[in-house]
Amino acid sequence: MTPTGPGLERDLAALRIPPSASLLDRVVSQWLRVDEGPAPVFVTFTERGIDFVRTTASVGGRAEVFLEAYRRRFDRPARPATRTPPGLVGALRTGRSSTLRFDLGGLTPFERDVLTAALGIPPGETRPYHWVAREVGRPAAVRAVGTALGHNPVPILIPCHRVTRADGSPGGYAFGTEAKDALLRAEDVDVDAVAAMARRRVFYVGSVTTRIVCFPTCRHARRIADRNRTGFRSAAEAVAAGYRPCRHCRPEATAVGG
DNA sequence: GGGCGGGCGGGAG
DNA sequence: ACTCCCGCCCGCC
Repeated sequence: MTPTGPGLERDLAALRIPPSASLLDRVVSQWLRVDEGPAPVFVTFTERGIDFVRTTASVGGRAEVFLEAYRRRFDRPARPATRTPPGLVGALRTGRSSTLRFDLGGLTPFERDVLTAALGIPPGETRPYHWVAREVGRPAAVRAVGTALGHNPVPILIPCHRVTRADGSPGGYAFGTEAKDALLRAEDVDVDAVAAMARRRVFYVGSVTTRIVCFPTCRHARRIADRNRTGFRSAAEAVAAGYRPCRHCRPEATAVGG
């Protein structure tokens, strides 16, 4: 049998073995609340990494609601944290989580791949669901990407809110479309400009000087002077016009040299 | 421009 | 194992 939960301390006590902090760490998650950044969160973690996140707003600011959601998902209790995972506060402030350790053990390989792809989207930028599908090598699994993101156990930190519909509109979100929209605006994504472009059927932007094509929210696209900016309906259309995909936002698979 | 069917992974029988 | 069925979608009619 595997000792888990509150029974562990009791069992160890019966054996007259004092429970070591590191052993508890391996078995029982710690939880804490962090009020930083546009979306304060409750977080659980073990020594394996962060495994569960909810915005405080989504649980009405109540720790007990968060802990109940945690218990439902993992069938395990959590105890109050005695430390803060390294990098957590900074990640919430900056929107960059690349140094954080996550425990995604309960997920399928596909789900992990999808979350890893989402993790690579910088703050202030967005990518469509079909982009994620292509990044994980399953270009037709677009809707499955949405399903996988919907199961993201660590939202905010793995920024699934940066994955939008093909037209740049926010799309669905576990905490509601409005919350997703607000998160994007808090990161300075110009949601309204993207929507205005979409109305003109422009989903990609290029620079007539560099002849590079980007997603509209790409940090390089944002630097294109208006007089040099041109729009495309598809990446294929841009490529046909002699543009090459931006290496930062990868609006289309670049040919693999061999 | 809204509706509709195709597409896909995962979970419940 | 196989079959449904559902879901943060997409592009066409």
